[in-house]
Amino acid sequence: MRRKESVNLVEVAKAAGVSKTTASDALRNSGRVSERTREHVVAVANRLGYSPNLVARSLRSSSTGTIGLHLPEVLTRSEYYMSFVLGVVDRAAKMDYDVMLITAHNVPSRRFHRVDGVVLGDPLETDTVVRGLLNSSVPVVTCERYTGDAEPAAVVRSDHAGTLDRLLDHLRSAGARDIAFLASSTVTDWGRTLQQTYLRWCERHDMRPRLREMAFGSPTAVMQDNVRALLNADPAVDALVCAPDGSAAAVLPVIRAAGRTIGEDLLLASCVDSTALHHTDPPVTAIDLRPREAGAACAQLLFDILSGEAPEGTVSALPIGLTERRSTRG
Amino acid sequence: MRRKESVNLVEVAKAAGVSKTTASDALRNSGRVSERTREHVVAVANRLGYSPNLVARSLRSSSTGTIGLHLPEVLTRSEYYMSFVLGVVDRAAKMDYDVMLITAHNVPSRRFHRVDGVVLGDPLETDTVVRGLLNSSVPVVTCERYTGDAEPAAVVRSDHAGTLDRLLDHLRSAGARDIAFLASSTVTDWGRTLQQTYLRWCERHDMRPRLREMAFGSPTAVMQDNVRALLNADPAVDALVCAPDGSAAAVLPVIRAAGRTIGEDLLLASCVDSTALHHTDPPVTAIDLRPREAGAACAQLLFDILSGEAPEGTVSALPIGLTERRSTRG
DNA sequence: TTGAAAGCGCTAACAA
DNA sequence: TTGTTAGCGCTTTCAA
Repeated sequence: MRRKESVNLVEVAKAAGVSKTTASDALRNSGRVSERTREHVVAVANRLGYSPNLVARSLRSSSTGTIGLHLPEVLTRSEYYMSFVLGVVDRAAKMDYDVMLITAHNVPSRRFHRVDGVVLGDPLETDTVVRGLLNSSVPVVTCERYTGDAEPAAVVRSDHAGTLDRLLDHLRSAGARDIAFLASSTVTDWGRTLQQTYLRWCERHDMRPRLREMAFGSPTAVMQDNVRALLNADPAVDALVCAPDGSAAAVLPVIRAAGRTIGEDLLLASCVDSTALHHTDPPVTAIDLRPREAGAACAQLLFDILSGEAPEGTVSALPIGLTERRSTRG
Repeated sequence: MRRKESVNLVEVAKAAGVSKTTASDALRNSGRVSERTREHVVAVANRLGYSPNLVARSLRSSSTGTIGLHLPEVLTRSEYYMSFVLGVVDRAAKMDYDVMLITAHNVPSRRFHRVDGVVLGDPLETDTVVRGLLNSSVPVVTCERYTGDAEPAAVVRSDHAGTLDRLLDHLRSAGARDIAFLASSTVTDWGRTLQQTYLRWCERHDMRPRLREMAFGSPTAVMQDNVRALLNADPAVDALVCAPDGSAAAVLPVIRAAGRTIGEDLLLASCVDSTALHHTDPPVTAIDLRPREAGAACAQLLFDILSGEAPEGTVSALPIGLTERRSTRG
């Protein structure tokens, strides 16, 4: 469209009376030109309103200054992923990188020339974009392990098993003797780890497991139906741990409708914290996954891989925490 | 790094025994080559694992297949913006476009060569990125008007004034006679419109306005302090409308602590709906801003501007709605 | 310290 | 229907 609206390097060079090489070096501060010419060229460039064509630069230098980011399709509305994205963007901006959101439409077979590397948040085994990216030759960092059979360049992990154990111990010491678990699907490493941890904990403590699994991205009505059914079927249940993001908040009305009092005859906890859980009555105990830090850690690890500072196969640990609130005081 | 790992057009052309133009045309389905050669070239390309270098393509065709997206820095955690982003990404993907998140670090003075156009969600007057983008020569579509003095190519708007009027009327007919307003800053068109609408409505109905303004992105503690102070100072207040995203949910504990019963002696409503407000006790009446549709509408309008189907200066209306819940039954 | 020339991988204009 | 040639705007040799 607007042809020739922007001035290019040659024009700057001409106006400054130097070669295009010198102009390029001056503007990139390569340390090759004298201070005097550098200042001169920069002044001319500013006067002409020059901005470098990053596409041309990418083509020549074969590095794009951009990282890709892909998240599960089904996330719908989730504070966790929003914070995760912000963490990635924030760290990328610090390194002077842009972030491109990658969707299903155009992942090529071998090389994704538009980005220098990719961050995958909670890669689903079933996601074709994830598979495409892992099979392409661009470096990939995942948040949580990929449970399929391709290897990312590096992984950021958290100790979900240990933290859920702590949560279950906490419930037990608050008096719970029959803890139910609203589980997330095993299609992610996170969901799978939580299920296993719950089942093993029950075994160790001689507690009969009461687990209901929900598909990733289930609508709230389904979560509510499950909990309603669960409370009806097993009136002895005196604590409930909710894994899917948003499920703890969503089932509050159902629990109230069942005549239970949260924090007293039914302890409630969530595997994903959110601001909503701060303000409920009572506030709900939750695992703090520190999504913003997770995003930043993934981006940083990707940059370390790209620069060679971190070797392929690096697994980096992200600490997470348990925030106890009134819903589990017992 | 991995030099020569990916095969390029010349190699495909050579292997297929055609010129690189023909190969290019065959792979892009330009309709210039015979069906026979097209199939042959495509087969060879697949066999070699060819994927086109989009950077080179962009440089040559001077269109990037990417749109930019910029949101206010202060959004912190917000379901509204998450949905907005999904709307943009979704529509972009349908048009075979990628979405790049634009942050403060690298907005140039004249031309942002990496994107074909930009969507701005709720542009803040004070945001330097917004100003830079609006002054650059790339087409910009904003969600809500920009209150500064530059003109975007097009705007998507909603009838916030009309909808807030409806909400206030609804409160009045539910018995409210003294409606307070927790306002958002006037730094966005949305915040400004809501304040004006509230004040005019009060005037028309001979009601003394009780307005407290919060800075964009205020922490929940500040919101809570404001409402606590408001309820103390004006015990006659029998309804509260909360503008800032998340504030209605955040002030619930404060209202309870003040001994008020929501939906009975204090009606509560929010100017931004969210899933959290569905599940509170009682559920909270809210304006549904339809963020996902807003994002999609912005992206679509940008594509229409780019293709010339929509003229510069287009203002497109997005319908929004009011969802009445138990918090305002009166 | 600077300049000239080559070329990143592709598409568009011009020929055949 | 196909091939040849010329760049897109930049960075990077290689030479001076």
